[in-house]
Amino acid sequence: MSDTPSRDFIRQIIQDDLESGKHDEIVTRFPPEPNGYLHIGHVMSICLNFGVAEENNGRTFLRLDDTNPGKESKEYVDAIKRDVHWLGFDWGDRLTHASDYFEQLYESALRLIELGCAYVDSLSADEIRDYRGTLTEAGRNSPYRDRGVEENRDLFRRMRAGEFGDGEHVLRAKIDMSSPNMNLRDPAIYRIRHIPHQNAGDEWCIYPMYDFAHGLSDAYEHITHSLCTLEFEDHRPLYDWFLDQLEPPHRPRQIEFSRLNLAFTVTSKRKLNTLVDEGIVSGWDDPRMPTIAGMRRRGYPVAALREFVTRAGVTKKDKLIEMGALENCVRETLGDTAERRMAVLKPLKVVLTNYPDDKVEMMQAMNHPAKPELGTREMPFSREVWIERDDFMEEAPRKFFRLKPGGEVRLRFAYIIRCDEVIKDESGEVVELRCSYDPDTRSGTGSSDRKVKGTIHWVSCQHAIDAGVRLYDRLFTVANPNSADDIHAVLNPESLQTVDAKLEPALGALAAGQTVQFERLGYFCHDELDDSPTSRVFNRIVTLRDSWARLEKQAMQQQTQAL
RNA sequence: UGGGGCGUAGCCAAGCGGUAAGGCAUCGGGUUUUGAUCCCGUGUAUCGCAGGUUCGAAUCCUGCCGCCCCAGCCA
Repeated sequence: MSDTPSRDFIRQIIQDDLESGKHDEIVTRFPPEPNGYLHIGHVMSICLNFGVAEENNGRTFLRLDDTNPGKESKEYVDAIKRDVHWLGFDWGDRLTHASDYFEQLYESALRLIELGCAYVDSLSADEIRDYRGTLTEAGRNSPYRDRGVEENRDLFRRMRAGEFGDGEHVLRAKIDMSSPNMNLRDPAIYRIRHIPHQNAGDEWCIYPMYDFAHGLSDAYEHITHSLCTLEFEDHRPLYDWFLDQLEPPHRPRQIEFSRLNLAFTVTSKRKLNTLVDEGIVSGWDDPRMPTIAGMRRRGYPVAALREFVTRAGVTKKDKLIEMGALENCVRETLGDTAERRMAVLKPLKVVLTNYPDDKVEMMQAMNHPAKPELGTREMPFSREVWIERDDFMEEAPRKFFRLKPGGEVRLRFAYIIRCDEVIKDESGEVVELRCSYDPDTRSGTGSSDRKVKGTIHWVSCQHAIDAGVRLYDRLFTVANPNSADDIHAVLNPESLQTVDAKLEPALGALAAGQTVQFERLGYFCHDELDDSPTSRVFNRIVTLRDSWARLEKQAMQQQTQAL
């Protein structure tokens, strides 16, 4: 009813900050660690950070949070840039790295030492864990906690100079070993790592930890609102503590929101890695993957992804959103934009016994039923055509209004045909249908307004193009595989099925990467990678809604319940 | 058993002391040469539970319950 759409809590805060004059420009950042590919959860964060800035004429940084060399790589950096860009966002000259600030960060650490707020600890990792205490017991101070400023400074400089091996020392913030918030029990802020860095090369052998680097990087970039997910909520006191000690001229504010989980898929980096490493999928861009690269290759349109995360909303409540919600967004945008074509996925031959052997007619087919401006194309029609195996039933239920023995059906944009004879092989399988066509029912002519209950799609046999079509289904059999201990146990063995399909000739001209609707079947994308001149490959993006399939399923369920 | 969050319909989500928006899904019906689209219609929501304050509570207070996160020299 109201004409002002309600704002989510983050946009409200931002509006308040603008109105109160706290800020006159909004600056945000999207800060992925380049240690993996971006996925559907990141789409949410990207759209939020870039969106909120755009709406307020602000700016957004794409910052690669590369403070942990060894896990990070250029491959991931490139993929991240490609994916964010594909989603339609532009960071201009604001592409940065946490590693761009290593020198400033080092100076800030030195400053912390001088303030008596940080010390070099020489305990081992195991000992530090011991000293930290537990969730219910306070920790104990390290014996090195009271080292003097001079000694700390000297040790830290020598850490940087490479005088020590990995793990020999660590720089820690001096906060409170008995804090109920574990993050405040003297967290490590610098560790020694003699390993090359994807951006900084061999320049450093000490690297800052996330908590130290992140808030300061935000401050350096004049970020006003640092938006992150809920698991960082109890890091906020630490985020603020560093800012309190170091008092940078610009002070960012961290705000947390809940991450977006999609049912029947995983977004945990570890599980995604398993899928790729073990070859369960073909790679990070396998069309079944919830990665941006995967969804792009699957053929999901950008507009659909953006609409989806907008509908999901920004809140602090844990979400597990139905796959159907995403698929529906995909259908909505493709339904408007995709041109229609015909393809037969599981072919069954129909011979029109009363159609001349050598005759070929060109049928006019609309490219979009609701958009005449998209024009028409010609579909060759001849004596032998392929129809969908599922569009014929020898013993059909009453409500099945497709082809059955003695029954009539319209071949879309062509003639009404009647099934006269069913040909089977030795095993009893139906291999061919003998039908007759009614010459007076050609679309747009004669008494073609004669009604039959069903209309099915078809492809002329002698003109058909062969193609491999991949039919995708969800990767997992349970709604929340993210929380499964072993993903192997919940994998859907039928997540990929490949069929040999017959395409109408016009599909031969479809460029790779292009998307069409195969009438009555779904939306399909001409695969960019596996396609070749000799073998054409299409990926099924999503099926059409299918109320017949739903009825069938319901009937099946009622039957099994009755048993 | 410590700390930090979160609980409004199957899934999301508005609501900010005045009597429960909206979307998706579902279920009816209409149109249709895609069983698609489109169009109409459709919800008995103990607002997690129990008390309290108030003329009036999803909104304020108290207690309880449930779920998520935290003990990396990961982010």
